[in-house]
Amino acid sequence: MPELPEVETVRRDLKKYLVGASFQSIKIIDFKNGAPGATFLAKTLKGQEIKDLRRRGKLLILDLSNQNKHLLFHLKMTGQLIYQHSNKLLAGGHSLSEDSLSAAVGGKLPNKYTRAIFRFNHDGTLYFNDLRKFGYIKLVGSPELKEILRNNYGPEPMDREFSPVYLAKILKQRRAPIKAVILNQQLIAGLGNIYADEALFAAKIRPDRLAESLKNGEVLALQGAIVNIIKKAIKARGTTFRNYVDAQGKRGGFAHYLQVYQRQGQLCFLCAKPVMKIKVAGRGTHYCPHCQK
DNA sequence: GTGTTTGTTATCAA
DNA sequence: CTTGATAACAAACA
Repeated sequence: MPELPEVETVRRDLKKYLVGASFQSIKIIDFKNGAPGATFLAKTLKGQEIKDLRRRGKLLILDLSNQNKHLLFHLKMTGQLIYQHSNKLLAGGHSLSEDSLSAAVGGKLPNKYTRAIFRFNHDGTLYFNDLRKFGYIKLVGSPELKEILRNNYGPEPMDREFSPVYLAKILKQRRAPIKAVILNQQLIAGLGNIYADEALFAAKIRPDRLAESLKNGEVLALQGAIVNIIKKAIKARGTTFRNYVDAQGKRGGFAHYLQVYQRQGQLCFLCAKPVMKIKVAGRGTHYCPHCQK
């Protein structure tokens, strides 16, 4: 599941390959959600240079040389953006091992899940794969982008604005489960199911506690835990549980550090009691009943 | 066939 | 207006 650390990893990778590159051709293969007309997209993008790549929450933003235009990518659950240069997947200068390739759904590119192919003037190709077709590609003008960012995204965990005071403020008098609150992108941008569960474990807070019930010390612990987990996960290049791979088709390394996510029935690393799984906010939720109060 | 997987939005209720 | 709960979407897998 691409959450903030996964999208950030892809952004950093693609930035190395794509800044300064110009679109040469665009092929839209099979889209259900929000893909602009293939002809229109191809016509608008052709010849446009990529000036910069940004990220807000889980949204990837490509700034184009037409200062008014931005190309947005959302990977949702199973989206992948994989970059290939001269028929070789780039992996820090080396070609990919079999093991890395196996993580790219279907192996070779393009594959049956490839929904769009972007070719660039410098002989590079960007593949947008999406098994479940939740993801989208969207071309927007600057005013529309500003509106999208303003309306849908709270502070990033790494921002100064995401302080214990801010967290306390948004939790106050909220009767939703704490997990639902930290998953809400309008309140905190970037957390998804994996890092929400992991942050709550690190802060020793049960995911089904009502937000308003958190004590000051718990709010402080949770704020710190969220920042920590996100930083660590970016360093590890994200978590590959199912479909996520980076821009080179390689798996993320954070699965190794998971304490509760998908560990139901296994023993807690801290207290050696079994990790439980329940449903909170409509999502599979993993926690340790002994360590989390 | 059944249940489960999750990021986001739509819809409805209070 | 805000808040919260739930279903819906999509495709694959056990």
